[in-house]
Amino acid sequence: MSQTTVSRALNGFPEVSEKTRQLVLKAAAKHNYKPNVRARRLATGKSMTIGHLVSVSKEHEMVNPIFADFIAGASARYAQSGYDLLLSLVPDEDEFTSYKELAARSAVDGVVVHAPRVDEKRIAQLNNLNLPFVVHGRSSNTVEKYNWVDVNNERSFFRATQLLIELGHTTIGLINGLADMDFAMRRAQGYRRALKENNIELDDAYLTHGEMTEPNGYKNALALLDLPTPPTAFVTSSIIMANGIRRALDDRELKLGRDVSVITHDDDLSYFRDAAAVPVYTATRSSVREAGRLSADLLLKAIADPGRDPEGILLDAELILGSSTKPPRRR
Amino acid sequence: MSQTTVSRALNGFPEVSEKTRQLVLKAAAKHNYKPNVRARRLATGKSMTIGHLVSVSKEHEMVNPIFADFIAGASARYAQSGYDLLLSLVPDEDEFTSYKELAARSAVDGVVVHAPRVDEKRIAQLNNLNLPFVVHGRSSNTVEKYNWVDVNNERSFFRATQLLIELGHTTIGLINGLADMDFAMRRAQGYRRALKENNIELDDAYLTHGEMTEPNGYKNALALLDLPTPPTAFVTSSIIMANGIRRALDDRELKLGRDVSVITHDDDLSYFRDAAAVPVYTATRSSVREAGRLSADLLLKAIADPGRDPEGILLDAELILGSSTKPPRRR
DNA sequence: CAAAATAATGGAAGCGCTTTGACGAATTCT
DNA sequence: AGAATTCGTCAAAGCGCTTCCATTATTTTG
Repeated sequence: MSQTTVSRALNGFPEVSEKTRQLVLKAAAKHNYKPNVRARRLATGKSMTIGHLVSVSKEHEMVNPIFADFIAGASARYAQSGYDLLLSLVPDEDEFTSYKELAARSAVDGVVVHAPRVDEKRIAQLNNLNLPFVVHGRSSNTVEKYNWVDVNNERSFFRATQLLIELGHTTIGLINGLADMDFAMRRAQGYRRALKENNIELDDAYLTHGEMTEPNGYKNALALLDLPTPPTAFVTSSIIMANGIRRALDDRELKLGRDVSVITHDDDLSYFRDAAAVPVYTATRSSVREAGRLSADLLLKAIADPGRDPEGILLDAELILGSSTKPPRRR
Repeated sequence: MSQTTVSRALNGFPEVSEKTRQLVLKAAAKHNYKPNVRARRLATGKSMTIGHLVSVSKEHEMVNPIFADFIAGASARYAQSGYDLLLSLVPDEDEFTSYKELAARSAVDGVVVHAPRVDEKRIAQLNNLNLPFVVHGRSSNTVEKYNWVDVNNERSFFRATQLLIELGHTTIGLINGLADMDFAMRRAQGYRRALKENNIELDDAYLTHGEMTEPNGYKNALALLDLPTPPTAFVTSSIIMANGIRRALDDRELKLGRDVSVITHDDDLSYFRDAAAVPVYTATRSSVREAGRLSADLLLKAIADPGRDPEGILLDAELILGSSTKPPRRR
């Protein structure tokens, strides 16, 4: 039997007879034969690999904790379609160099862009490279077309803030992510819009930005709690920061829910899943794992059909009522 | 100029003259030429890729949160040596199938084994496959030789428990990871030894096992706090669980440090870095990122020199004094 | 029933590198 | 000066697949 026939049988081409295919499959199974990926990749010119470039902030050596769950979602899809996942953690200053290098080596068929900024140069750069990509999030100051999967951050934080206002809170702190991150900017927008629509004066002293670590949540919450008029409620961008806020409340002898309300964005991280009947935190919840799945699907489509018009998928975070929100206490 | 010369110049072979090499390098830079990885991999027979297989517990869809930081450490080393990192998240029941498949496709030159169990079949299986590997952790019931990088879990938890005993605690809870994990077993051993050496009666009611999530830390701590004789101190295996314990204390109107002491193992995760002058938690600390670096080094050595004898690297966790430990309160 | 269309298989040419062995040119040795 | 080395370069043969094109066997059609 010729090499050609075997190749065709294994790759499901129609021109091989069913009888022969079964024969080939049986023989392959018997000898535990798997086509050598390297040879196949050279022959086809495809690397059957998706690149994920996760940037590590040089300064803080911080790895975004949501990325593990995002990748868990995406990875399953890649596996189904026979793609491998190439992971590269790069210092954030030379992100683009890394994309360019991957493209030049033609090591990947597509990439995922994590953590886009308000001003995200990578999008234009990738469009120039002609490398299929999908962005997890969006970039407000970018006019180019691109594939993206994002949560409705503005609306979520508007609703969260609105809820606190309806409960009677008027001094509300926002413990947000880094200011140049697109999601953080949108969340701040939603927060501001809610205050504005309710005629609450905006005071940027109540709005903090920083990397979404537990210590930052703690530190920033503490700073706000020590203001002359401390907030009676917080909105925050991550359940990890919410843990920091809780610690700050503890330090000031305040009780979560009773003394101070908190609404957090909840990415439904697998090791922080707030799945109790009454969740600990009132939260705007959106599964980052699901976002990973959708991003993978979108990217695979873009790779399969290069002529395809870029598409955006907007997920709506649910507002989940937990026990961390109450009307403000009279002082 | 011939292809041969170019290839040699780029790959640093000695038989090409320095003058020619510079010429080649200049030309390559000018045209942004990078050798096609697929062709090179086929020609050399090496995939220049390290596989990380992270198992996702089917039941809980849980991704071990330490793996992001571990990989951040390893990734830098791979990059230095020109290796790519292939990440595969697989349902835990078919872990071995995945290794076998990677080997059969010859998609990777080596793999990292995460989260070894007390009884770890993968080690013997990988030895049979003749695929270089390094284990992050160890497997107690395995007699085969293998490369590993681990923390001295037994000793760390012995010291942690000993410290609590010296402070005067006699009822100490252990909120541990899953019982079949090797690290969890060793930590329980250290805990037991400390109790025994101090003639404190061992009561397994104070020892809980479970996936290292915040909700599990909460749930298990709460269960112990509701025993007729609640523990006055906890030892726990992860800072994420420690956060759960803190929440449980909060629920029972107990204050961390003052009413109940806690010592946690601290992997120095980038988003939970406890870097205050006086750390929040007294902890046995060992950077998982550093473990990632060392594992990568070891694996790369093993790949470079297949005849090499397997090696083990034992890291010692530091015992860091924080503010979460005090002598027990009189009731 | 011959001609045309269809189905199933195989030969051989790539894919873009690395590496072996051959070969002149420059250098050293007797 | 001629032989023996060393040095730098190149042509060509793989690496193990896929895929184009040719070929033969089989069926359909006028």
